[in-house]
Amino acid sequence: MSAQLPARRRADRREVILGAAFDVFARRGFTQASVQEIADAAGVAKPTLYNHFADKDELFRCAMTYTADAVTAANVAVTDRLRATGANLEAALVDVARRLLRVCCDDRSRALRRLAQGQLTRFPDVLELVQERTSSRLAEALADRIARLSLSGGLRRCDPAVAAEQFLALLTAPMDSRSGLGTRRVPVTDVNAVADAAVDTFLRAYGVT
Amino acid sequence: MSAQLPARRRADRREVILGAAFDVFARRGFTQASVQEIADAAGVAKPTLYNHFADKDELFRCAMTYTADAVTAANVAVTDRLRATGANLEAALVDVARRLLRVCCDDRSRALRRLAQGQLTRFPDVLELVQERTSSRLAEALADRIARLSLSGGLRRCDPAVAAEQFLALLTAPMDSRSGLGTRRVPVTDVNAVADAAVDTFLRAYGVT
Amino acid sequence: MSAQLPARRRADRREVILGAAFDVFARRGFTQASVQEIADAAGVAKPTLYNHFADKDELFRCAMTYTADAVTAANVAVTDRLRATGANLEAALVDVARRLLRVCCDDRSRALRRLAQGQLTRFPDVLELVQERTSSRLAEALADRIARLSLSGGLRRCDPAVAAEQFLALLTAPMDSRSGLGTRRVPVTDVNAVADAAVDTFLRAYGVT
Amino acid sequence: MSAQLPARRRADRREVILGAAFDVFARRGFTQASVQEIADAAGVAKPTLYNHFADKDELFRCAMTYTADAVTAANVAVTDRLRATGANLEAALVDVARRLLRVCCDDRSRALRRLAQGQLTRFPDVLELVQERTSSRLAEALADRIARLSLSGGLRRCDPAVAAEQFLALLTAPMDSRSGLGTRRVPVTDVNAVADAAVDTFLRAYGVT
DNA sequence: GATGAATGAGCCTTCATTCAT
DNA sequence: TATGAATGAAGGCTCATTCAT
Repeated sequence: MSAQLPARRRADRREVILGAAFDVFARRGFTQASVQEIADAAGVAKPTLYNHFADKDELFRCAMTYTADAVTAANVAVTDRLRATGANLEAALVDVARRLLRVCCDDRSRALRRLAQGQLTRFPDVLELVQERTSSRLAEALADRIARLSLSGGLRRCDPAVAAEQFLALLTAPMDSRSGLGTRRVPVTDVNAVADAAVDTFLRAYGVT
Repeated sequence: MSAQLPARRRADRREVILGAAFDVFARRGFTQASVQEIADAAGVAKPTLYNHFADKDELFRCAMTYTADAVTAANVAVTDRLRATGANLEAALVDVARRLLRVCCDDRSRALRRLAQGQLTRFPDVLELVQERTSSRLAEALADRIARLSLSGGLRRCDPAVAAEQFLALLTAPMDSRSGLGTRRVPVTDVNAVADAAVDTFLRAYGVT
Repeated sequence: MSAQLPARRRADRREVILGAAFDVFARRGFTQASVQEIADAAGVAKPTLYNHFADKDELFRCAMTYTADAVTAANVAVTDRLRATGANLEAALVDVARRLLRVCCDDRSRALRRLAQGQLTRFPDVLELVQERTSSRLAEALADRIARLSLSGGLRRCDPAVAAEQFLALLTAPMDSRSGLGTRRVPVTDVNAVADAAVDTFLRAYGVT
Repeated sequence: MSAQLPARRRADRREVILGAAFDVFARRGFTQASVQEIADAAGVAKPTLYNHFADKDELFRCAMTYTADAVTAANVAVTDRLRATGANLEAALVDVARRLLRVCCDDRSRALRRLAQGQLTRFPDVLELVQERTSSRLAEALADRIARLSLSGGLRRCDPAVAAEQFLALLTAPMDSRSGLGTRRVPVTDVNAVADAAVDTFLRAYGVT
């Protein structure tokens, strides 16, 4: 037990560093972020940081993966709500839509995508990884739900992958443009309006009768 | 006339530098891009470059604006094709959709958005500017066309702004996810499939039976 | 005559540049002074300036020499007033002392000495030249006057060189310390007090009985 | 004790840098002196230097202050010799005069004044500081001694500040002119001659009987 | 294991100087 | 002759990274 405490400590320290690193990267961008600033934000000395991570690149990769996992978990939690639709399909879709908007457009998610995209040339693998864990996984989970709904008669016959793709498109793209890619705060009523409009269009296109 | 030659030369030189600057920024990102590399790419000496632009910052701003203007022009040219729809609305929409995809997803447009987003913290104004000249202007032009079509009975009654927003959403978001934000080449047949699916869904939702 | 005008012009231009150069050097120091700033101050373009002077070094040398000559002229004019002492030696000395203080401590003289001293390592010859034309020449002229006064019984027997040296010392050194080497403005009453004290001490030491 | 070693080391390092910096500044002037050259002279790497001093400016300020303190100490040590005059006032004054000349005119003192004066426009505070710690403090200390001597009957009634000012003037100004502001070596016999002449004149003006 | 101090490399920027007009 | 534009060289400063404690 006394042997596990240091291990715990070490793991904690690592996570603290990762969190601080992501924050600083998000605020400054990869190159602008100085290792010193990250160390300060994490409350450790620079060499300590280098003791946990080989170099700035590895630190970036780990921080991105670490945050991507957190975002993924939130996404999955939302889509799972579609497993039991209940009687009212539209209400269920609106509920999911609103929740997804909240998750996809919060600062952490945005910063994650922004960073991954901005470092595309230096870290092509990170962009892939982030996309895989966020967008792709979400689209697949959603496609699964839509396939079930299509089979059970809640939605018309369709390609579930395309339908899921479009459902997400109707949610995220308008939010991006309204929020200026996250620079402007969007009032909750507008967020809900986007969700409602998306569900409306989706059901007109994919609903039965 | 012999007096205009230097002016021409100077303007040309400036544009050459701007083009080279954007290329290098796109390849390396803002911070990674060294002014020396830009000068080399433009075929001039570093001080020459500083003779045209005060700062690396100003150079960035100008290069972004310069490229944004080019992209804007291409966008406007495409939407203008909706002015004369002709008899077949669906065919016209498909034509525009395919063209928009080609314009929005080419390397220059992508790099523009990526850079603007990546330098959000350092150049907040540039992101706004780019958004304004590309997405916003495009959405407005499209909303204008849709309003006309709605009035003339080609489309059902609707909020043109929302309809335009969604039409663009159905185009760009799926393309982003299929191309991995531009990292994977998407075969033309897939591009067309995205366009067709977008138009199909759009017409199901906004067409008049 | 029409052939002389351009020559005149050219000479004028040269003097304008020299004046501007000295001003800028005085304000910024040799290295800090940019050739561009000098050209601007003179109202000419940089290459024009290089047409008159081979390089920045030559420009400095010429500007210093030019100003040194002006200062020398003023110095000599003052000492000449001792040629005809008149009856009252003390009054004559006080008059000369006050005038010398005004000449030695005006901004141009000060800047000249400051610049020459500051560039001692890069332009050793300029310091020598300036010293020769200002301090040394003044001391010699004064020694001549004192020799005559000594012979004519106005002053006691003494080494005129030493006496002149000390007379000047009693004037300049206190002024330097009171004015903080030219940084603080010294009220006229204080300037006169320094002159009077110098003459008083000088006459106590070198006067007859 | 083992914990103090690093502190010692660090302080030592700092002083080594300050010494090297002053040497290089004295040799080249402020602007001409490259930070690299200073670092080389101090035997450290450039960033080490920037670790101790924020700027080249701060480095300059500190180096000047550091040297000014050393010079001040030497000055004070000399004037203290006037506290116990002994029977022979003239001998004491000659002794002090000769010592002061040695201190005021050694290379370090000269370079200090030259640098402070040369950078007057960029570092006005440094000139003030140097003047305060060297000339002013020396003049005041000397005035104190003279006041005592005046009271005890060794010197006639007089304004001690003016007397001190003049005593120093009679020493430094002639030395400056003879040494060409430090460019020419002055033989010891001449140095002593200046001191003797100064004391002679001073006593003729301020002595009793 | 954690830290203060040190370093080698690199980048932005400026300047004196020279062509081409 | 006078100028706008261009350049080679160099300098201040920062940063990721590594020893010695």
